[in-house]
Amino acid sequence: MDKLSALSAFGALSQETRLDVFRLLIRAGEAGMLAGEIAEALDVRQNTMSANLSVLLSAGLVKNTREGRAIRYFADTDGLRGLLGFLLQDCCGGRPDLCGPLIEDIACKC
Amino acid sequence: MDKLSALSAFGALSQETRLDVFRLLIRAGEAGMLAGEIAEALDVRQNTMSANLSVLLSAGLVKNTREGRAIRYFADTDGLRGLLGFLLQDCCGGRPDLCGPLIEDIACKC
DNA sequence: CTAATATTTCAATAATTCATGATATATGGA
DNA sequence: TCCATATATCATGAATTATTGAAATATTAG
Repeated sequence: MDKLSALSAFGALSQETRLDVFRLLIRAGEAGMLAGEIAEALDVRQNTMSANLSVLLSAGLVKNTREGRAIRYFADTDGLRGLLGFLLQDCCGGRPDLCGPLIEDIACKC
Repeated sequence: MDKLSALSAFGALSQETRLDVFRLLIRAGEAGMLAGEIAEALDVRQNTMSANLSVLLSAGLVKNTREGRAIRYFADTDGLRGLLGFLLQDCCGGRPDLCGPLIEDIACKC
């Protein structure tokens, strides 16, 4: 992950529809969702959603795969991991004991 | 953490100078850095940096404290934790085994 | 009180980003 | 082939965001 990719990822997540999409896809997990389903779920026009999905795609935050006429989208957890790794690079100055608590309790409490 | 706060945090990190500042403060750890030091380290004008610091501040990503005439800034790791928690909310659909790997290996490899 | 230092705030211009309508592409079925 | 469905692309105007110079605020020292 380089700085430019990180900037585009944060930019992607800084817009309401795209943040909604990403969180929706995180919740959808491995099942993912079709582009049309996403647009309908969030009540956003088809072309607007398409543009937003392509922003998330080029930011490395979602993946997709064609499924007949439709296209299924998934959250790209590897991309997210890379982003967070970049953000927290050298966070502990050689002292992992300072670093651990920083990311503890992030996981969902399910 | 609500959606509006998350949007402002991601928006704050989507600008190069502010991303640099946050990563610098993450590396600085508990020592933090004075506003002037940050501006000098990143070669950004003082008033521009002040505006960017105030964006990070109101996004909950940094904290500050007055130190004589100067002001010392720190990364706000609680704010970051809240942001990530919001982003990954309900990520595993009741199955923590799917959730764990998502945040593994984020910690720095120090 | 006056001067110097450190930082913030303000107003204006410049640059970027967003949603939309119209159109184009791709796939599947008759 | 022709049509319908699903999604993507393009051009434009509207809205948001960023940087700058100038001025203001806060703190400390003399």
